[in-house]
Amino acid sequence: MPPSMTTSSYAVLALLDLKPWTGYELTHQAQRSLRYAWPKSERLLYSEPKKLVELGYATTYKEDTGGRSRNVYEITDEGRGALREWTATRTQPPRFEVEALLRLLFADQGTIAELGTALDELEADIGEHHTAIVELMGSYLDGGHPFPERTHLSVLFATFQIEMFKSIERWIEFARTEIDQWPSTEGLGMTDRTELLTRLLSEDTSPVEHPE
Amino acid sequence: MPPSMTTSSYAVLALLDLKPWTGYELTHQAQRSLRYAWPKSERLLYSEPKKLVELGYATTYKEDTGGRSRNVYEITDEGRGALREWTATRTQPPRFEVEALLRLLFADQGTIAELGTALDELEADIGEHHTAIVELMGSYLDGGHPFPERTHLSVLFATFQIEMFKSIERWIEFARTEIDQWPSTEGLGMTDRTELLTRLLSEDTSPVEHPE
DNA sequence: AAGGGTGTACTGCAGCTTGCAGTACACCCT
DNA sequence: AGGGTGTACTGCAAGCTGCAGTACACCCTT
Repeated sequence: MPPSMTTSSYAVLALLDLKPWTGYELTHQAQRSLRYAWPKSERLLYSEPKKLVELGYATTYKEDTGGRSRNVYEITDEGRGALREWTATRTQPPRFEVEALLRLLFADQGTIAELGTALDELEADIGEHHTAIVELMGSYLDGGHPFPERTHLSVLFATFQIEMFKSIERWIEFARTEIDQWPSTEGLGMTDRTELLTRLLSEDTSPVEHPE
Repeated sequence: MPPSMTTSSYAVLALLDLKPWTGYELTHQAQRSLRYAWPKSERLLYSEPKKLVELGYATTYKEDTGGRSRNVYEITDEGRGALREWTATRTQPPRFEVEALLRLLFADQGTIAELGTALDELEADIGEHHTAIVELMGSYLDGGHPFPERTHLSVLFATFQIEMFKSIERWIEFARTEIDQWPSTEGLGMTDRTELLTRLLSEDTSPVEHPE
């Protein structure tokens, strides 16, 4: 049985379609540019191109320039064909893992301070990514894009990230003002305030945007 | 070596702190209530409580009511202690997997129609969750919450989801109007429009909210 | 009364993915 | 000569997922 193509395999194959990369470059490039759409470990990113070679979707050769040797990977015509077919398949549903929200759901098993810390940590994690992408956009204006002809794609993708990050940051602010009103994490249940929020949500109105 | 506690283990342990559950109930409850904070497979959710028993954080017994037998799990004092300690640990950074965005990043390897389909699929997936949560809020108003004293937590969590879903849906709309202006997926690069967007983003302004 | 569909209640297993430790060498500074 | 940093990976254990399979109860139809 040949190894099977996962979404991660196609992600690496798509990178190879831009230009040949060494394994090392590939892992770092993928972690920088794909982190917010398809986050994968360095380890996997080293394994995927090997699999692509095994499937005939890429070729490889050792290069001995200057320092130590490294493996260079290049896409084949079969690889380009596989990529074409992939773009026509159904996308997987999105998946959001946020441990801070898990802490919120079970906040009655800890203190208000601990819930506050979880929100601070979420804010810090998001904030880091947020400033990184803003700075990246600045660098596109100054120095340009590593693949100039693909700038329109990166920038439209960046609007998604900025929109997400801002919206999460707004929610964290909102959540803090709500939690500030709580005497404790537990046993509150359906207060007047919670009932108001529930009513707004059941009418599909976001109380974050309308915090009257 | 005893098995180690993962975030998923604590998630299940936190559910067990609410009341005893059977394995079957646990898998279904966890998939319904934790899906948007901590999505895990049914298979794992069957395995976790067994691990908790092995660690002394839960006890189990077989019940033979009516139909076939099922395993009931109950938290122990050690389990409650472990849970207390968990709430004080650092949360893991959030993680977002969105294949539709991966397709956007590599849209120049497919057609405009295929990119449109990827956005449609994202919209459908998000829309499904969106209406589900709005309806859930309606049911909290009518029938109430399965754990009434925890309503305030579920509802604050729901504000996050609604905020996210709305913001993704707004972005999809925005992305479609942008893509409608593209003659093709590839080779556009830094157009005037893309430069304007880049400038806005580099000033941390979301063009989704200000689509002048 | 036999058969089929649905829901309950799981287990086994192959294969995908991650984190961590380890290896090895080049380059630079002290 | 020694230590720190960056390049360039590999091996392995353990975590997690999807799928197939098992098994039984309940209900409806033919």
